[in-house]
Amino acid sequence: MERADRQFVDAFARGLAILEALSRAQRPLSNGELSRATGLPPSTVSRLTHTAMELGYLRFSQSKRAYELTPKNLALGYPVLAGMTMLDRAKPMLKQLSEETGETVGLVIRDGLHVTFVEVVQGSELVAVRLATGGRLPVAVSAAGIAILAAMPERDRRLLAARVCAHLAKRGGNVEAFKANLAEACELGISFIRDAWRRGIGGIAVALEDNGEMAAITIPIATGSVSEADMRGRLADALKGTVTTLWGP
Amino acid sequence: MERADRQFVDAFARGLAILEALSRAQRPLSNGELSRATGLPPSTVSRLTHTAMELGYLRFSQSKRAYELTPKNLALGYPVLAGMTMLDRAKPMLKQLSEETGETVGLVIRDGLHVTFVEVVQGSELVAVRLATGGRLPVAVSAAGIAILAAMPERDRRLLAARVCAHLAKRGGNVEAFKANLAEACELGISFIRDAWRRGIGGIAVALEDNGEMAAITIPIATGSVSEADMRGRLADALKGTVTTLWGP
DNA sequence: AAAAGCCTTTCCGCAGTGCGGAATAGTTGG
DNA sequence: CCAACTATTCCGCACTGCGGAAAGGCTTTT
Repeated sequence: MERADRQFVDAFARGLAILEALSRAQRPLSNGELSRATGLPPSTVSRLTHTAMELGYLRFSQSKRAYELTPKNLALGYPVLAGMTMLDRAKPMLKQLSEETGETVGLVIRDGLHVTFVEVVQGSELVAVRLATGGRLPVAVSAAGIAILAAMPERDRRLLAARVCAHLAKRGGNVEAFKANLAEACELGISFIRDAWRRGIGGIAVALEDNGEMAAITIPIATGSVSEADMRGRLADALKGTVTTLWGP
Repeated sequence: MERADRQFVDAFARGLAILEALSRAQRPLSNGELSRATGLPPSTVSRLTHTAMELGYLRFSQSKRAYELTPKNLALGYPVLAGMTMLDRAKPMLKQLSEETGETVGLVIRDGLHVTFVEVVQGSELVAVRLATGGRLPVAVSAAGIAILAAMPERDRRLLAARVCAHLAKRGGNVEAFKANLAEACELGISFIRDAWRRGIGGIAVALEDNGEMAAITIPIATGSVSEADMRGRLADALKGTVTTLWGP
């Protein structure tokens, strides 16, 4: 039996799949739940969780009868944050925007076909999903991802957008909506999304650049309580105003 | 050949060792450097880095000719941050303290025999090491770790302190200094450390508790420019004052 | 330009590691 | 106590991961 990629280490990948399943879950997961989430047999899951526990990346919560990721996992993201020079510069802007609008505000970077939150300032308004550093979603359904795409040089944008479309199509997503949102962001310099990722959640975003680093500042929206008019009016004005004032053109 | 722990998956552990070596390094590492850092042969490193790259956790920087962790790694820490309810409550306090002192301020939690930064507000004063979420160091040589220890119920504190001492002794660390620092923190309700972790770096810290969650708020110190008198006087007063005002007794 | 030096990746024979079904152990609820 | 369910351990086995050697790639030196 010829293997396609003999350099790929399945056991390592399986272990990471377990950590990843936990990072995506809204709560700790039992051995059985991890088995179902990853498609691995329960005994395999047990051996891999045992290994991760020995190394300090997982712990078993007796009260919840389930596994959860430990703070040690934060260390794996440390160099990303420590090396991100624009983060300190962006933080005051996040804070001001959150105070001004009452909304949660985040700084987001792209990573392949996904975007990842690197800083979040909680507002007083509720969004249906808990937002924090490390939160992650596909570019295609994220205001921040679309804003970053729109701000790219045209050649790069076409290439990446094609990959995003292919991936989206393969998963049965709405390619036309993505294209329309991207076109709008290219035209306006700001992106708007509603209910594309999850029901009840949308966002607006503007791209930032600093020393070759690209990111987006975004306001996630609870679409149930923030109207499209408010999003495109008050919030967009505040976002663009703050970026212009504190960041520059 | 009987193996001590047949449930432990070496390949998974080796893969994580590579990610961990990168999380500890001050810069991206080449295949050879990873080999030396982990003790694994270069060909093994190459197969494991290849796997992590395929999965999106690593990328190769052509300009630096070295591997670096991607933002996807932040996702593994997401549930820790998202689940930490005291974080939002602590952030305004961090900000105020940083503004008041001009120093960097962090919120730190314990994780086994280490402590991990979960939030950092940069001050204008320079500390020799870049501080960010995910930064990690041993309890024994960290002001925050000692403050958390000191705030524990006595029984728990004795047990954990014994483990810290054993670990410290095994590594040739200064057990007496640790014990003295812990005793002082128990007496004063605030901990002080100088040059224990690294030359030129110290810190002060006070423990916080909220709904059974325990953390510490800490000011890392550049010992070369902040005197012991200043640390124990001005900075300690500001730290305790802010905690009393914004957090409560 | 060619050779030397160094590093990374791929190859591949091999043995022991990781696998997963079955058995055992542990926990909870009735 | 028994039944049901879940997690862990056992263990035969085969194939996966290993690592030294070879090949490939890149930079520096001659």
